Amino acid sequence: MFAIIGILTRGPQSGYDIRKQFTESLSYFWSESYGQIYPMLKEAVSKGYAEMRVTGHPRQKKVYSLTDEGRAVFRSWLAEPVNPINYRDELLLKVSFAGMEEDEIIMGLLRQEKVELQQRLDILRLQEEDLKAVYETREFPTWLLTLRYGILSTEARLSWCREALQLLEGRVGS
Amino acid sequence: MFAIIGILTRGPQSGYDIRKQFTESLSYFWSESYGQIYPMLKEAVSKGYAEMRVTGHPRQKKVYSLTDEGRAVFRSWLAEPVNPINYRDELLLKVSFAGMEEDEIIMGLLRQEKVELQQRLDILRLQEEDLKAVYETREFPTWLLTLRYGILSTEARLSWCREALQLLEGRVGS
DNA sequence: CGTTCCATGTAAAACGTTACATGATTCT
DNA sequence: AGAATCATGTAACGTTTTACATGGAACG
Repeated sequence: MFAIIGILTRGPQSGYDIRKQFTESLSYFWSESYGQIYPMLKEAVSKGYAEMRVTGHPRQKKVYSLTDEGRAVFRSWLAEPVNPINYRDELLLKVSFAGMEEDEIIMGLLRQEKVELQQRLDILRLQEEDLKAVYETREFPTWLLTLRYGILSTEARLSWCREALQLLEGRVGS
Repeated sequence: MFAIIGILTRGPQSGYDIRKQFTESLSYFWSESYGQIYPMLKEAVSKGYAEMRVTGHPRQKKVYSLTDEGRAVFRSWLAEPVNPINYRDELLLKVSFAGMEEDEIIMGLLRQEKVELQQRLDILRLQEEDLKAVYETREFPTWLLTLRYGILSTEARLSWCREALQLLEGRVGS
């Protein structure tokens, strides 16, 4: 609910637009599907948090915008303490279960993960370069911080993969 | 399902024991509740992956153990590529939505997060010290790697909090 | 003229947590 | 005796994904 209201603070838009924002820029740490977005937009209207207008020529769409009340509940949600993340990491699960006989399997998974993390990191770093040029110090948008988080957390996971592979190689080779 | 089978590879045990392992040692990257565990154990038996025996004196419990077939499906699951983690991070969501007017609110959240991360990190580092003493190089259990991951990823998030706070403080103070 | 993208929605299924019910045993 | 822990389970509830249905507009 608040994720959708949060996106509406960026400006009036349709359910389709909202979905695109989730998949294009928030996907690394949040997602909502159509199955949630459309019913929630209706709910937001019924609670008085948003208004809907049909607009667009010739292609028409339903554009939602926040009411003052919507902005108020958004702000009070922002100030609440965050819920703990519930995080499910299949790779870690497999690593924690594997016995010595499965070392080779785990090493395969780690190598694959390494490749994917490196690719993601390259993309994130490029984005960072682009944005650094645009926003000279001080005048940066807050969401730029989430890009930094993407970089730092991906680097950490990559370091871990390397470290783990080294340890496992040492074990297999002995 | 495979999380439960995975735990059973460590030895025969009851649903209650399994739950304890989730909360005590796997909780940082996985969890299952009773509402999932008990039905899944039944399912595992019906599929031939596990067997159940009633045991224990005087307190009796239902102890589940893997069949050969169960061990086989576990191994083939291990070798499959991991599913991407779907990760929902409310703190990042809030940071990405906040405008300049909300800087103070975000800084409050970041400070709180910092405290919690530092506490967690202290605990993880103590555990690491204890275990380093027990397992001299080479002879380490694989799940020790997950502890390393906990440390590295928590450090990264903590670094990010510090960095973000510095940037925001610079912005507010100007 | 066919494919891709825009656009909205719903129903069913899957997934997961929480709360409750129940009762025995062990610890202080 | 009372509290904590062991132990098993289910029903209700809430959340999330997936698959489907539908159709117009833009692009090549």
